[in-house]
Amino acid sequence: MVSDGIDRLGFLIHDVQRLMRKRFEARASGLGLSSAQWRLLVRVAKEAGVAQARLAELLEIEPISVSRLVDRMEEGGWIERRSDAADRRVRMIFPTEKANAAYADVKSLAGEVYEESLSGVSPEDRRVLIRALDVMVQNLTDSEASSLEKIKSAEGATA
Amino acid sequence: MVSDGIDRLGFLIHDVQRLMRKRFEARASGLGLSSAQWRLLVRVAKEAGVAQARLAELLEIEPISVSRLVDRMEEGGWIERRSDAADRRVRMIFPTEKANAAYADVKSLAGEVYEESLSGVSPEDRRVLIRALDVMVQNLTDSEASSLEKIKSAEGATA
DNA sequence: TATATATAATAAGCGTGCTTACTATTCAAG
DNA sequence: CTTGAATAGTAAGCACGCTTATTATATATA
Repeated sequence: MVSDGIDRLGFLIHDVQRLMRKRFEARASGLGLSSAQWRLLVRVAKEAGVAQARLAELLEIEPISVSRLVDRMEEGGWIERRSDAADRRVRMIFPTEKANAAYADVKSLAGEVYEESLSGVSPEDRRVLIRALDVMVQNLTDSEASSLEKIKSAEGATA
Repeated sequence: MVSDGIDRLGFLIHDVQRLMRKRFEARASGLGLSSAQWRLLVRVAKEAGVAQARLAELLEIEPISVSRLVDRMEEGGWIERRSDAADRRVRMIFPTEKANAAYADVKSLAGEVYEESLSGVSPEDRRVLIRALDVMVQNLTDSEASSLEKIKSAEGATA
């Protein structure tokens, strides 16, 4: 009965995340990028000039975490803070040339790590895996926001 | 666009891990246990008197991380350090009564979080998910160990 | 206008992981 | 016994997440 291993779910997710991050960082260390920095870089590369508050939303981390991450990345020459003339509270984040140059490398490194980790997993199982993880993120995000019981009756809300 | 989403694998794993940890910690905060502490507690509950170095192996974290984790848990009254008369370098770790009492609660909390996160995922897909994660841990551990060629004493299966 | 609220970013400080370097102890040669 | 290597644990300091509180600016309202 324990053969389904659901009771190990937390350990498994934790281990996979840690091992993937570790391996990625080992590969990307030559570039001087951590995985947190690379995640932020991807967003900035796709949306130059994005505000820090928006980055916090996209990355689903707290604004203060973005602030200190951006500190280190600015120091490392990966991104640039510029003031928004229209709203002086805002710092717009731009990738540097160095960042744009590293973007492709970093994406390919990630692809390698994904492929290695999925070695021996069939295409069908990969699809199931991704779908299950998507559902989990949804489940865990949903009731976090509402903090009350589910029952949204499907398409009810804004989405 | 037949995007299977493999390119999002790292983001997904990262998000699921973070959200599960967050939710678990929200539930277990009443007990005063973080998820790292609960992981250690499970090991100590199953193997009272275990040495810190062995815990580092089991949890796959560095000895220094165990050291500071144990510091805080000892302070919180969860575990007890005792010297090993046979080898005075060793500190044996024992669970306190408080820890043993909390063990069942904590396991049930984890089960709740697992169940919530898997809501809407079929039993078959759950099996595929667990199997895929197992393979990923194996893949990511293997070549790491091959380059370091270590870790092979009394491996898993003990659970 | 004046006041109140909301938002963007940051500061301070903690938990948990890491690397590097250290002490204390054990064990293996010599 | 003495020297030296290996092992167990810890200290210091960093990265990255968090909570809570503060500052500066923008916006809504009396």
